[in-house]
Amino acid sequence: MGEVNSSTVPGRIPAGSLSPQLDGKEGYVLGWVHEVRDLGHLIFVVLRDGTGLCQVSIKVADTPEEVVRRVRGITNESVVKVWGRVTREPKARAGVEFKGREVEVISRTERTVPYDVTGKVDAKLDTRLDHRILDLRRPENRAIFLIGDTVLSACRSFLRERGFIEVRTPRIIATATEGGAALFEVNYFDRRAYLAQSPQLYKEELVTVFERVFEIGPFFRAEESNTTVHINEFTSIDIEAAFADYNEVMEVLEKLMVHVYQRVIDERGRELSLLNLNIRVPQLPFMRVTYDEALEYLREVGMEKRWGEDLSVRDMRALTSKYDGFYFITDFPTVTKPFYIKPRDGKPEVSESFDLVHGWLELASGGSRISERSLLERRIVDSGLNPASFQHHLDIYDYGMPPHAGWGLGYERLLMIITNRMNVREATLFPRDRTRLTP
RNA sequence: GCCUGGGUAGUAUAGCCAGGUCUAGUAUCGGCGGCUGUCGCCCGCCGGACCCGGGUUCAAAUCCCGGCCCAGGCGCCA
Repeated sequence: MGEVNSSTVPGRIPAGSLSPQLDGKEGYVLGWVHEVRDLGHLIFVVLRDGTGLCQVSIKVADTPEEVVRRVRGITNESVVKVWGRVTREPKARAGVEFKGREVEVISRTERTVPYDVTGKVDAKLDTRLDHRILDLRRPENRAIFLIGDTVLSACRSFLRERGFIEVRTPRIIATATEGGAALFEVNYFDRRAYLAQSPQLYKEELVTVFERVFEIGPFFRAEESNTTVHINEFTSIDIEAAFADYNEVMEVLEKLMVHVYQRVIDERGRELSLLNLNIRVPQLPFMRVTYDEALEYLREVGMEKRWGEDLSVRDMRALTSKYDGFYFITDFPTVTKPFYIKPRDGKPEVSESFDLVHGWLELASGGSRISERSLLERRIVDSGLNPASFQHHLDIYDYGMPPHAGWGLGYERLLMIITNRMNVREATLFPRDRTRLTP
């Protein structure tokens, strides 16, 4: 409380809070030295903290010699505390600045900063990732992950409101969960174990307990991919719902996208404009394109495909000339999908499956699941996997398994799309890829 | 894993095709000095680099071979 007091009692003033309305407020600012402009009798220090940037000005004539010497010795990215007063100042571009009186250097940068935080000189993504913490200090890069914070928060609140329970499943597992993607091996007390590639089987089992569950967490794929959209440790937003089919969970997903965009627009206006983004809430419902329709279009543009083949990146790029923004591709051939996806009753070569696509990029994948043990066992065998290694999972199906459906959504890819980044690594704090294991 | 293009100061680039004039240019950065309103401040001086290994040649940053690494595209995959 006490708006009156806060302007008279000295205390910390967030850099991002400076405005001409705070004219005369005494206190101190704390943060990192973004840059220094020394004009001789007047020194400007641009200071950056968790809330933004502010300009500190120091008049040499009005400042003790010792303090001036300290300011002249400041290096970029040092942490400093400056006492002074917020002052309305028409000569400052922001219309306000912080007149500094006394300066304390809390932590001095002793070496040349290996990366330009102010952005005056470009750096390659690889260099930026080598110095990721410095890179993240750039306001533009911070903004990406502030938006990411809202995305995660929006997903949690949206799903919880709809009765989904947040769960955590193991990252360390004994056997391959899905086949498909390659797994990383870990040594588990002299036994062989693996890092989970998805929560798939666990979340299916958990619908027999909670009916609706979701999980947001890291998963691992040992694929030697070398693209702008694959990383080996990624964050999956997964849901699974009992007594639902793929159409119902598709609806949850598209409504979630609308909710996420709305929350980002509502809460992150500052970050969006910093990134020059003008995003709009997507229109419902998203277009549903069946696999057969996609094939038909590809045939029209001279890219004929055999039915049963998966869609390639080239195919997906071709589809962007007809389908824009978010859309679903549905009803994939059963052979292109993992064993747990449900084949259509009466037409088992087609599966009750879908991908959520934005442009040419796959963001999410889901479907109705098999809920009958004998069929699941048969599909495991058909997929070239050994049913014996799924014994625990299969046994669950003997004790009351409802029909269910779900999906998994790639968080970094979604953030990449929202923030219009060209490389998923830019939407990952510390990306892990084929060659990068540090920092 | 494949194809194409790359690797020059801390960072980003010029130079390479047409080998010598490169003691390797520029910006930023760091150091020093100057400057009263900057906001990519400005001005002067100084500092700092040819990815690694082999080869061709009188001479290699420049040409050739191998390796490592990077970007984009593709594959795998989500």
